[in-house]
Parts: sequence; structure tokens; C-alpha cells
Amino acid sequence: MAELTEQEKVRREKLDFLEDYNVNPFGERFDRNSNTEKIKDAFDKYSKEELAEMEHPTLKIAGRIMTKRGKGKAGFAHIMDQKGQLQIYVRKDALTEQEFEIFQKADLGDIVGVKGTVMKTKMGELSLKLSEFTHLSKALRPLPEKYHGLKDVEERYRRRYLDLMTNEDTRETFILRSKIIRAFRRYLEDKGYMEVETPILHPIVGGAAARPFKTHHNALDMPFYLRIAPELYLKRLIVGGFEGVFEIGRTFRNEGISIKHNPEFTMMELYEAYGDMESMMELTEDLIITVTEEVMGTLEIQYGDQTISLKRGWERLHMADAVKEHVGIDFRREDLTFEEAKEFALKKGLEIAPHYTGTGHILNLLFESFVEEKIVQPTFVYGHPIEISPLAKKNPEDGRFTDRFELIINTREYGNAFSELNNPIDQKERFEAQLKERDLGNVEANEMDNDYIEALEYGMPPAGGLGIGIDRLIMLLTNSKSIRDVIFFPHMRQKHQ
RNA sequence: GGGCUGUUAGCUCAGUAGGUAGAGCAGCGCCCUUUUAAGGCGCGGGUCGGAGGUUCGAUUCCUCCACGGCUCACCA
Repeated sequence: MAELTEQEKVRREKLDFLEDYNVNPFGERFDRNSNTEKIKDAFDKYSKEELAEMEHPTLKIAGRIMTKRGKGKAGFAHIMDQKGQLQIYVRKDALTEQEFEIFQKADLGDIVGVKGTVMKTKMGELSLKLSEFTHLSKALRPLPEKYHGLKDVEERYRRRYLDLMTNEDTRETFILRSKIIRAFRRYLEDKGYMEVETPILHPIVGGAAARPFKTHHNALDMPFYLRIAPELYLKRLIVGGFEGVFEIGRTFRNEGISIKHNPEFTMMELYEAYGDMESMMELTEDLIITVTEEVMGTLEIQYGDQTISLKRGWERLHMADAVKEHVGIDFRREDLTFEEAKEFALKKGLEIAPHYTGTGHILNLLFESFVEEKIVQPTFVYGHPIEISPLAKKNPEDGRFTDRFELIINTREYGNAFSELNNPIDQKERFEAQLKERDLGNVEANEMDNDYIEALEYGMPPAGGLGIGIDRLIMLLTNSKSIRDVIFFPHMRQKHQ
């Protein structure tokens, strides 16, 4: 245990001071009848004089002391609750001697309950003139600086509570996060989709291309993976007869941490019986537009120095056409060979991984390397090659492509959807192709999931499926540069002693 | 993992061409019954991220380590 700082010692001494007065430094229930926001809404419209003359109720609120100014036999402070801050005015002659002394000894960071009536100061600030002051909880450590707040990025992530206490922007971002997720749920429930929960511990890795976290169950004495996607379980529910299900939940991927990646993140996945890629495009657009309008009140989103317009009518662009336009090679050509595509990519300076064995691998590589970075306004890029889409239905006209899309906004992927592959024979072949990739060194390839194939053999209706990265959408709407700014407790390396 | 970069008081930051450090806020004492980033006077608080090295002397220069940030690679 580290030595206490001078300020910590002083605050601990104040515990004794409170106990001398029979005051519990970490007190009890306090029944409030208002909060800082309600008080401002109800009374800020009146002038100082009006407030002085009119009758108004006695109000009780509680919160943390954020600023404090002694004025001899009086004093001011701002106390903060979840809704904001309100100034309190303390006069020696309005409180008991004990209450006033406790106020004078109170520290920034202490949590107090107060009772009083509203007034306005000479400067016109709405304030609560106290008739009672109750100490509720002692803060044994000093708060970050009252004017600048907590700036140190590392500290803001590691001790988010301090960030939330002192930085209004942080509070607003997380309030928006909550509203966005609530709007998602409401929209989907209103459309008749059912929210479900599926396992997070998976015996087999599947549903996406990613490296998993591995864990172990003691009683069963078997390994489990933390899910990289809920997809295969949700589709079992479609087999089971539910016609529209969704899950909003945590997903885990054992990969690098970056401004766009946290090891655990929140996804929304949805499956709709009798739907397809196109119905998912319609749903995605309507969902994001509805949520954005509801939460933000506008479809013009400022993100960094980009202005994104989410107005209806998002562009639809076939991946092969996009690559043809920006890179100059036509992957729709029937006679395009893998060798030719590979040569083209090599000339462009790209590296070809050993498990790249089809033209589709090259197409996707070219798209991600040269085209994705050019897409700013919301665009459905569709027609992903079959090689990288083991769970999506083949396009009926050209089996080299699938009926799959990714939603790209501001060069980043926000959603992924397709006409779900419901042919168990085809699905088995796809898994086998994935196993071959695994042998060639693709650590992210899907595993064979016989249990899932068996489910498909009982018959799954044609269906559309959709996944949306919730954290990234929240980043976009809250103009947050890093995913760490929209996740309360982002993962960081442990600081050792 | 690579490159660049940061770490000084509880917080926000200066600074030292190498001679063991300052300010504001916060804290302590005194004054002040409408202040508001309150004010005035006074006081205390730092193994300058850690460990080595160079040097008479290192917070400053060098090396390594720890933990961040940005970025590239991988991915959503």
C-alpha cells in the first residue's frame, strides 16, 4: 500500500471530525423530491425578484460537491447529480451550527443531501438557498481539476468514473449510447422481431472470420470459445420456427486493439425468415435512419471533418463493378483466371496469402485495398465472392458471387448481411473449403459445424440475415474518434506494481 | 509486432544549453453573509514513470524496461 498523500491524510482526519458530530461519513438513504434538471426547468424562467416574492416548494436534492467558495459566514457550492449541476447557497444563520461547520469542512467530491428553496443571485444564477445540509458520503481522494477536468487519456479509460464525474462530453456520449441501443430495440420490437439470447460459450468457432478467445469448462472438462458471432445459433432458431429474431450482445475477437477494435464489442444480429439480401438492405436503411432521426434529430452527421448524409436512397454498388471502376480489372469476366488476377494484384504491390486460391480472394483484396477507402457516403457494397462468404447464398446468375452486402460509411464497415445459405449440402461444401483454407494457414477460417448442418437438413426457410456493429455506429453518431470513447471500460494492459 | 511519440505535485501544465524543480487549481491557516474558473495574506506538498550507464554531478544525455497515444499490419 502506497503512502497516503497529504490531501488523503487530511480527508481521513475529517472522518473523525464527522464521527465526533455523530455523522456517518458514509451515510444512509436520503429521500429526494427533485433533481437539478427539474429545478432548472421549473424555475429558471423566473426573475430574481419574481422568485423572491412568489411561493415555491421546499426542494430536496443530492449530489456531489464540484466547486465550493467560502464567503465568511456564508458560502456557495455547485452540486452535481446525474442531470447536471445546481448552485447551493449556504448561510450560517439558516443552518444549525453543526451543519454549517460540516459544510465548511466539506471537500470537493463529497456527496451531500440538501434541502432549500430556489432563489437567484445577483448574477442571475438559479440557486438553492439551504435550510438543511446533510453529509452523505466522504470522498477520501481529491477530484481532478475542476476547470480542465481529467485530461490524461489513459486515466480517463482506466478510471472512467473520474472521466464521467468531470467531463460532460463523456457523460453525453454514453447517454447517447444508451439511447441509440434503446431506439434499436424499440424499432425492432415494433416491427415484430423477437429479442433472444444465445450462448456466448461456443464449442465450435463459427459465424465470422476471426480468431477466438479460448476457455475451459471444468465440470464438462472441455474447451469452449467465446463467440465471435451469434449467427449459427440464431439461424437454428429460424429452423425452429421463429420467423424474426434478433440479439444485441457482446461478441469477442482475439485480435489487435486499435482505434476501431476492442476485444469485446457489441453486435446486433437479426434473421428474418422469407427475407433475402434485398429485404435486409431495406431494413438496414430504414433502421439506421429511424434510429438516427429519433436520437439525433437529423440525418446530417458530422464526423471529424466529414459530413455524412444518411438521407434515404443509399447507393448500391456491386463489388466487382466498384473494383472495375477504381482499379481497372473486370472480375465479372467469365474467363478471368486466378493466375491472371493474382498477377494483377502482385503488380499493384499486394501480398497474396497462401490460402488465397480463388479469384474471389483477389477481388476482395483489391476492394479492401483500393476501393473501401474511397467510400464516404452510405453505400451497400454487394456481391461478395463466394470464397469469403461461407454462410451466404450463391447468386443465382453467377455462382462466383453471393447475395451478400456490407454497409460502408466513411470508409468503414458498419454492417454485413446476406441471403442466408439454407442448402445443407452446399453449406457442407463451404465448410470443407474453409477447412482447406485453415490447412493453408488461414487462422480465421470457420470450423466444420456438423450440428449446424444437421439443423439445416431439417429445413430452414429462405432467410435474410444482418449484423450491425453497434459500437461503430455509436462512434459515428457521437463523433467519437476511438472505439474506446464509446465503451465504458476498454481493455488495456494491466499496470503491474 | 513495426515506426513515431508521451510519462514532472492529487489534477492541468511550465521548466532545467547537465548544478536534485515552478505556476494555477486542489489542500492547510487567517479574513470576508449574493460568490461563480470567487478574492486577499501566509504555509505545506515532488525518489521529475522504473532500472542501469556516461559524468565530479542526471529530472535533463544514452541504453533497457513498464504503461499510454497516434500510425502501419490483421480485423468489425
